Amino acid sequence: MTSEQQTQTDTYDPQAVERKWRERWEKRRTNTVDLRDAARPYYNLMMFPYPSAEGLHVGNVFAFVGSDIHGRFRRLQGWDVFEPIGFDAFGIHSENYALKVNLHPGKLIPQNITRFREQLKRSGLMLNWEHEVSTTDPAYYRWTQWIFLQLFNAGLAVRKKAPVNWCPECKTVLANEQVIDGNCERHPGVRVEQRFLEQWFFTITKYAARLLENLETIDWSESTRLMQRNWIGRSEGAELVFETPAGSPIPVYTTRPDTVFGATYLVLAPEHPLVDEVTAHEKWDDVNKYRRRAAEKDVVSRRKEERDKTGVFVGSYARNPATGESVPIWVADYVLMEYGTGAIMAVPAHDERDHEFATKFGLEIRQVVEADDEALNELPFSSWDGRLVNSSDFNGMSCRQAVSQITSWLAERDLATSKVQYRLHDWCISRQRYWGPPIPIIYCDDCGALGVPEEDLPVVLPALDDFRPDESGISPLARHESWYRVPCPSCGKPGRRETDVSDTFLDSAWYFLRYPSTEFDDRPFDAAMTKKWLPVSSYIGGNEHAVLHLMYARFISMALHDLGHLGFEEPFRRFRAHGTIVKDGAKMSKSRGNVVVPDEYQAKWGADTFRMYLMFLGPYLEGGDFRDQGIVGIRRFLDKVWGLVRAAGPAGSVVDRAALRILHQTIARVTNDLEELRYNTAISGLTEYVNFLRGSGDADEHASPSLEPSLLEPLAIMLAPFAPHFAEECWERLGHTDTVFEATWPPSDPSLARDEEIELVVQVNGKVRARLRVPPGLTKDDVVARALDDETVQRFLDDKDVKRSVYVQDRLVSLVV
RNA sequence: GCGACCGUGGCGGAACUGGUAGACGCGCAGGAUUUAGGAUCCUGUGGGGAAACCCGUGAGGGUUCGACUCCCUCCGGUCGCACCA
Repeated sequence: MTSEQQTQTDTYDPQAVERKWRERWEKRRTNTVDLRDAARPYYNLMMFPYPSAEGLHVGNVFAFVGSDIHGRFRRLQGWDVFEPIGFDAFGIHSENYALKVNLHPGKLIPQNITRFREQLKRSGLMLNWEHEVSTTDPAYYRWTQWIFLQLFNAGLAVRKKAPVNWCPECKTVLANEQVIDGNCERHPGVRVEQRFLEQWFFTITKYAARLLENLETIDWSESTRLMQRNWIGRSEGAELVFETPAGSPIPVYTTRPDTVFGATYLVLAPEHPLVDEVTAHEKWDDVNKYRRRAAEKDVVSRRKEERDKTGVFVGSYARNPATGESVPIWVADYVLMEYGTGAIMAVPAHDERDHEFATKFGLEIRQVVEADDEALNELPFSSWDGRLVNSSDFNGMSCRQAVSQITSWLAERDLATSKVQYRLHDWCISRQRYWGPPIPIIYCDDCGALGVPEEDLPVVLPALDDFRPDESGISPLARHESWYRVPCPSCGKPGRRETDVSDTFLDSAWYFLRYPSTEFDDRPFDAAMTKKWLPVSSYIGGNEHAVLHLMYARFISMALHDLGHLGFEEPFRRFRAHGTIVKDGAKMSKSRGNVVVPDEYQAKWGADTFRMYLMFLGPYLEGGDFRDQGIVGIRRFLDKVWGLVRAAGPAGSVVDRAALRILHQTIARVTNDLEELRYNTAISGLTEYVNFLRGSGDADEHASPSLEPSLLEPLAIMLAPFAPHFAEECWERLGHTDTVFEATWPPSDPSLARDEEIELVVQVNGKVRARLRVPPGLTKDDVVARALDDETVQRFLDDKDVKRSVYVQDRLVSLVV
């Protein structure tokens, strides 16, 4: 065989290389880690997928690959990396799809999971398949139910009748977060209704303050923390009491107690319990009619065009605690029962909404703040920078001062208390659906609601053919008497199981606790394992889960911590939100028909090229538009590396000083970029290094130069997180028999990386006029002297005196004339 | 409406705490090789100009020796929240 023929047959064949290493990794268990004996545990977590029928799309692959690169990088740095995966397979998503294709989710989900597994394995992820979990596995949801019981026993799971969002299409209750502009998030255009149902709630509001405070202590993407902060929505103010002549006093919450002298009327939410009490007889019909109409709307939001202020006067008055005046009481749906006390004092001069309402119904508008900024003084305005007017003894006082003064003045008569209010609501976990873990509660006429004894867990979801939800608002499980009829665990009399299942977000609020402990079937998470591996070292996922999933997971960890089950409050030490891959400017979705699947790209180019290409597309933390125009560039790059590796010379020759310098500069750059998840620029760094190597040495035009292996080994290692199969093959060809992932990440030596000569820019009056090649470390005087020597510089100085000069070490000198 | 982020060549994108704008890649042009095509390799590639130079980071202003970067106003886009008192 001639050398030319050999060259032709020994080109890079991604499919062959990837098959070889996939098999080898599996056989050698390269991707597993000894959970018990690991010396430097590093828990690298990625958000587990919901196994849809469509399979993984490139957005998923983008997310997983970015996390995988991080895990592989940490492993090369000497950590014992645990990178598990699982499937979040309960929930409305799966159930609705199952109904649509008329196949039981219990049959459908395993099929989907099988496909997901194949796709994930094909993507070259360092996943540890020995610790896979599926939320639909009774061995898993047994512990989901256990967690419910722990919260129930601690009084953190309560049953209350509450207005809930009801989607007539899903035929179930929705969390507030699932209502978008008054419509169901899954059914755009379908109005969400309000229903009053008995529901199970986790009292996450008890944790509002801690959930907020702890945000300062964790290393998370700032955007995610901000969203959580807004979601928790802390505000400071006071609760003021408006007494009524007829009956109970009405407490209101306000952030502006300083404006109480301008409170000219009071508004109650339609659902407010005191409405009946304050309504005058002659207004009874009006008020009830209004309340009935309001109840038909959903709780969360109303469309913009429906935001016209409506309301009705109840026919009675309350006493303004500051002025002593009688102010009319109204009922209006612009006041929400869920926030504050469900009642407000209206200050139409300084609140836009109150002003609109007062104008419409002809109520008094009294200015009590004069803004410092004259331009603001047109009513209504709301400003903290102003002084009180029309406020008796408090006239002239600044708003901020008046807040505390007025609050304590009223407090002396028990008419005010300072109060911190949160926007966060309790978490409704009841779902009147089939495809979820049954809530482990048994009702008994004598004993009430009792938790299922722990030894009876799991409460297995029965395999029903008839699981379709109906109009009744009752779970499909409630149609199956043989399932829900059970004796009371306390007295033994006939009891009845809870027939609602729990929210999918509960399944995913603790899955990361399960991964290290999958081998234990007698406990949810083993104490020693948990201590060793948690909190999670790095969590990477989409910002679409910035509020719900991440908030719930934090809450569950915090609650389990307080109950003595966990040694930490915050489950994720570090969280980074990756960007979103969109297609033609829109999120990929089946309905838009813009879903791109990875399979064909992986088949054509190989997983490694595809991985690298996705990471090269743009900043990992920002995402971008998917297009495939540039993928060939990555392939060309790998071909070049392949050529260099094939042509590698024997070890032991002297390495060029310049090559060594570029190598160490590259190592420093790539290491830095990987730390910060800047994968696109890390790849650029590697490309520049390879371009340099190809131009050095003894190469003629068509052949790669024969290089010292010590210049290529670090390259193979740095490439390994991005293109793992490819890097393994290179590593082997460079004479190694073990996996490249047992190698050590190359250290960068600053003394070797230092430049011998640098380019120094000379500016005259701020414009670049010359570039000098000089050794680094010159003094300012020296540099200025050299700059003045330069011909072009002289021309622009034009014999004028240098008035000032600025020198930035080894970068630039700026002369001002 | 409120909050956050973003706007740089034909395209994706670089530019660390204010210090050489356009790294790296795609595309394109010219050349080499090839019977041809493809592949590969070399060179060039923000705009204007023969050149010296001039102009350029959404628009306008400001701070500075120096601004993609900081400040103000506006325009455009993405995301989150949205009658939260």
